[in-house]
Amino acid sequence: MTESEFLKSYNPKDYDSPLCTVDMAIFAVEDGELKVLLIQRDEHPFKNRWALPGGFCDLTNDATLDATANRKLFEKTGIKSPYLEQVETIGNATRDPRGWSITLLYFALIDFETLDLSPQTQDAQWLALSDALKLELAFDHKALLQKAINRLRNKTRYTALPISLMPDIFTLTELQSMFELILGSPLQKKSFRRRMEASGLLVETGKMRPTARRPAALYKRSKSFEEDHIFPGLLDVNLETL
Amino acid sequence: MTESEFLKSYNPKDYDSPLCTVDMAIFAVEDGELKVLLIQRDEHPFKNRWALPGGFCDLTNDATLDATANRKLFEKTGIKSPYLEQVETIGNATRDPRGWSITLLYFALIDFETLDLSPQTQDAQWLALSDALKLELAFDHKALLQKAINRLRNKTRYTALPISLMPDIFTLTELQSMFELILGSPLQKKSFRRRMEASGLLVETGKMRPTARRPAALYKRSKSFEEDHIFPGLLDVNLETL
DNA sequence: CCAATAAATGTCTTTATGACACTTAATGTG
DNA sequence: CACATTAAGTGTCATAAAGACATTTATTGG
Repeated sequence: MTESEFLKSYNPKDYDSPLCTVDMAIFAVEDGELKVLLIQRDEHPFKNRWALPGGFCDLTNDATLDATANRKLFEKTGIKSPYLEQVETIGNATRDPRGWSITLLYFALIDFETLDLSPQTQDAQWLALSDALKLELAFDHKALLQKAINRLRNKTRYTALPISLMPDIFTLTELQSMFELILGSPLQKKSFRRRMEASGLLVETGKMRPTARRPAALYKRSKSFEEDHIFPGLLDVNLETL
Repeated sequence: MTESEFLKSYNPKDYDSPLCTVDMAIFAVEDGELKVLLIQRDEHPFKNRWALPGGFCDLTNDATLDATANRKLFEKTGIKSPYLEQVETIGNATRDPRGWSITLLYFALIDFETLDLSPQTQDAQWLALSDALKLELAFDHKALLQKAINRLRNKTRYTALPISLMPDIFTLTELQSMFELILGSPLQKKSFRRRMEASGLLVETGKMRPTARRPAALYKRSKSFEEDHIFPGLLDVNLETL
């Protein structure tokens, strides 16, 4: 049998394949709180439970897994190019009552400012992360959410990732607050500013944000900015707060 | 419709699911070389090409994805509890001529010593990593192998992972050689020993390896040993060598 | 006994973060 | 209109861990 004959006679349906889904933890910051987008399921199983947004891979329309993730993200938030990262793939016989199922867990970071009137409908809500973790979520989504936030927090300790959550222009103090908010732990101002300075990821715009007190210098991402920039050292965090 | 009625009427076969496979990069060290296990495909597609060992998830026998990976590993090497880590999941419409396919990439580390007469059959061979990377592998396995080795090398810079590749008893010089061999770059002896000492992951056995010169102290893994121990700092490597 | 060699250690430098006091630039209020 | 208040921003020393490299130690073969 030649390869082309083999392929002609081959039917994927002959094989048992697991259900394959993509689930996403979409994070944004609003009102000084880290929030995550949850949707309320309107179908069985786990009807009416809150869940991470996600869905089946659409084999005819999605060319790649990342495309599936990006499509889901766009459907839920209207945002096209956020930070998107694959966290882990979980698959077993028990997580979905419909049978053996696999899910690809992604997390996304979006800047809340660019999200004009996000979907605060009945079945899609931005919840404070702390509240979301208290809910009984559908499937194993609570564990997935925990994995995603752990990844985000870890990366916040040694990369520049949280800069993705900022608007185009911001002050260093605002940026530090973003880091602190994700880590749930205060940071040393001097250390923080030193490492940002040394990274070359930011440039001063020359403009100032007028505040009630001393005005703050405004920064933007430099041309060399990349979320995955790795700093030489880890930031200290108060582990009790995590 | 209640949830149980829904589940009764539900048939997973009604949905399009991608082909779902597990592929593994299994690393071991022999003769001072980092080697990877490859198998020669005896089926279409890519018949006769070298490939990473792997296969379909067996939904009836594997309870979890990790079980699939462990089963494949045992089938190929006879080893039951190696170091095993999920690297990434790759899925797209083009990587397999049979259609949309997903693969879960794992890498495994095994101690060559415990592998008595490994499968050096016609269709399964331990190849030096450098040679393996020169071959045209089946599917996108060359890229997968590259991702796996990148992960291994990265982790070798900030964790104790390579200790998994050592036999039960070894000298610090032998361990350093293992690190250097994976990184492809020499390390500072003093820095290396300091960080091993500080980690508390190893204990002296009190015995010595008699060599042609000054005998070397023999160490073993301590009770607190864990592959994922994270050192405070990164090891320097000569990036040109990677 | 000594040269050669690999194991093991001493020690100074370098890099990056932590801690924290201090200075600077704005505001509003007595 | 000085001045207390406050947030922005800097100076400086301490600490931690790695890099560089010289030195000492233990062994063997000649």
